[in-house]
Amino acid sequence: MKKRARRKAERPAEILDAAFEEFVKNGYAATRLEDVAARASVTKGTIYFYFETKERVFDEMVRHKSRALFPELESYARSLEGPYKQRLHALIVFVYGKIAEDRAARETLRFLIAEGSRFPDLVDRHYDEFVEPVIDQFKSVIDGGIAAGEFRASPATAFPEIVMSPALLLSLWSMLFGTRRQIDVAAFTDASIDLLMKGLGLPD
Amino acid sequence: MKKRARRKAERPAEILDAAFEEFVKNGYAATRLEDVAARASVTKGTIYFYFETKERVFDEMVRHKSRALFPELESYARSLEGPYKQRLHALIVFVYGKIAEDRAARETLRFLIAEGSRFPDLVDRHYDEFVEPVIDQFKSVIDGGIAAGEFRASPATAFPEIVMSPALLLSLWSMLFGTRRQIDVAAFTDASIDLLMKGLGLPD
Amino acid sequence: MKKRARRKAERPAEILDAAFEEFVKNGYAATRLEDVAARASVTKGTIYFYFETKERVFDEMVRHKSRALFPELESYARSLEGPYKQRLHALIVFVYGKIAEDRAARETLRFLIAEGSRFPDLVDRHYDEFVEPVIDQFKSVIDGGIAAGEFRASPATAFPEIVMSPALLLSLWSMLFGTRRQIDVAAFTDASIDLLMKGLGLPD
Amino acid sequence: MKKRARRKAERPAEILDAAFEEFVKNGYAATRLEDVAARASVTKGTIYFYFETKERVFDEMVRHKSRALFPELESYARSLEGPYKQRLHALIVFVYGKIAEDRAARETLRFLIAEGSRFPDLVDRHYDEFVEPVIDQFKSVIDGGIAAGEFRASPATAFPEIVMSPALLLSLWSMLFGTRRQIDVAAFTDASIDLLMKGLGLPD
DNA sequence: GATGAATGAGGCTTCATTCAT
DNA sequence: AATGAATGAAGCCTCATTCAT
Repeated sequence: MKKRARRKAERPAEILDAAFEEFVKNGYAATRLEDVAARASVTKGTIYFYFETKERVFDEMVRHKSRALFPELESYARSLEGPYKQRLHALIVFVYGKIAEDRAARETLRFLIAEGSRFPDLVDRHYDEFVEPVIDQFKSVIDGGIAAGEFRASPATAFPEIVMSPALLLSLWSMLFGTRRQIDVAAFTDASIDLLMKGLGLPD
Repeated sequence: MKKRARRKAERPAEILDAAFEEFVKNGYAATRLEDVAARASVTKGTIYFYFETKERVFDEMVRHKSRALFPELESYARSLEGPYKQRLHALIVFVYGKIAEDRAARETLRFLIAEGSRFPDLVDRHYDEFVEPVIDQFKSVIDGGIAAGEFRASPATAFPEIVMSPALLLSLWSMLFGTRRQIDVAAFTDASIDLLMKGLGLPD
Repeated sequence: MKKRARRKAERPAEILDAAFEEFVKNGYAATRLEDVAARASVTKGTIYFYFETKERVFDEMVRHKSRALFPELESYARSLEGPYKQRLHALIVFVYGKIAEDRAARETLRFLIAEGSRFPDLVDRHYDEFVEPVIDQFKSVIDGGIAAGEFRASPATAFPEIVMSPALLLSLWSMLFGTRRQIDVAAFTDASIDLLMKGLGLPD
Repeated sequence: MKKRARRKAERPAEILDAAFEEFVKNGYAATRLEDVAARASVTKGTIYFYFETKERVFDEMVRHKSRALFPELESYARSLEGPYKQRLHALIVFVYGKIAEDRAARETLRFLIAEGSRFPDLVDRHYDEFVEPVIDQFKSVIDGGIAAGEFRASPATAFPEIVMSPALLLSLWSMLFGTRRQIDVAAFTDASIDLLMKGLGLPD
């Protein structure tokens, strides 16, 4: 039986998943590795067998959790066809779905904001791997749309990240005020798309 | 001499200002009251004379720092005149200036995101005092603009907070990536206004 | 009452004295600061109020304990008069008394041997403050004796430290085999002096 | 092939040799069995196959390393002929060579001093196997020399171990101050012999 | 025989909090 | 009011030891 070997191969991921939950619940500093261990059904020592320090657990946990975030972004973007308005619409829906609805994505954002100064490498990495590629895709579609005469060349096209801003608002809102006043994600997304399309588009 | 008395009266504020700097630098958990004391040129014991616990220091520090944020919002909003597009423009400029450029505002936002779950009252209070009033002002201008025929009734008008989203992006961007890639605040604000105006406005 | 202040001034020395006993009993690594604290009738935290780390406790303990070792060496050496044989005799008795009989001196030697590689500064300091000055005094008396025609110029006079060697043997012997076979310190000292005097002296 | 079997037979010695190096480097407590294992190119588990505990590893390592120290002492001593001064001279050279120059001997001495109280059996064993036999040989030669009229009956002859003391000084000196000020072993040995011969000998 | 994943007791260190002065 | 010495709970991390494979 490969029971032992199988367990071993899975241990790190199990620990990182447990760490995610605990860090989400308490933040970096207030999380005890002992609790992470208990949640992963191992002992403290086991964590240190796989990770050097608490910082490393956190760091690798964030990497682990954001690994699956946008693997298909480029292929998805490449698959887009038809009018640029339609492409942009599809891309926004695709990205907003991740940002606003995916729990791991939302909490990763919170981690970056809360602990970014302690983990500058993490911030760099996320900028390079997620922020910049996403912005580049938006930029590419918008520029294409301008070239095709579907969008107007406006000041906003110099800031393609602006397209992301409603998603960011949504994400932060659910973090902070989700329990107080829920925002209807679908309606908000629709509203954002409407606003952005009008804002970027040519006058009718 | 009132010097002594004046100093005494100023102590709490001095402590909270020192606390702000330390909490900004290290986050809630990693900040030592001893360092706060040193920065405020008092001793630990003095802090405990004015504040019951570290949590209270943090809580009151956030209140103290956000007190000055929007005292004039309502009077400013009431003073707005002329076409609604112009009013909205002015309001956006007014609010963006606070959100995106004011250090205390930016760090308060970070505190809420990072420590919000430990300080739910703080979140509630900020929602009631800042988020809701600001959104209400925007809502009021937008609704006025629709009634006046200056804006179209669009899905976005159901989410007046959407007007804030570029400012939020700007604020978070400077938190996270400010050292990596700076965004030109003025140009970004102009671009956002352009986008929002077109997005909300009637077709030409 | 200065009770508190008085205690405070004495605390560090009390802690270092307690540390000496514990480190003697268990060695550096096997000593728990908690036991040091208990012996000093304080708590662990108090030790850290006065000393940064366990290493510092050890380091300062050794300094503290060896401080009183040879304060009078130079004045004693200067006070020596009469024939050089007599001076050397007196100096040997003086130094052997310290090295072989003083518990703090013996244990300091053990600390240097056992933990020297972890505390190179300590070794340096003891070389400069104790070893070299003592050797210099011996060298000065021996050279004086040669000039005065009391001692012969022999190969051994190039190694004045050799005069210390019986004392060293005595010290190590009592460390290691003291419980097994005791050496009569007075008789051994006399024997050493006899040997050294004959060894350094002119043939009768 | 006996390769496998030979390796197996050599494992324990390889482990003890590795242990020697690590214990020398860090002392007993600060040495990790994991590092010993790595140096011996085995895993931790293997060490526990051959030795019950860390203490046993240390204990057997010291025995292993000091085994080869004086196997020929008695036969060498028996082979000595001629005048007793010459015999003593030869014996001193023989023993000093071991004590002062052999690394294993020097480090064993350090182990005994540093960890003796944790390993009293080790101290006993070394006393019985090395210290006493060596002293006995010196005693025998000195007593013979006195009977033969070559040495004078002096207080020092009651302490034959005194003959070892310069070697001890040399050994400790190289442990502690070897990197700071080297002592010329040959010259020091010559000086010691000169001193001892004069000290023990009859007046010319 | 050998491996190395897993355990868990134990020690160093930190720091919010207290309180005698 | 203010001080700062003292406390002690709590958490990170180490590593000797075990044992399933």
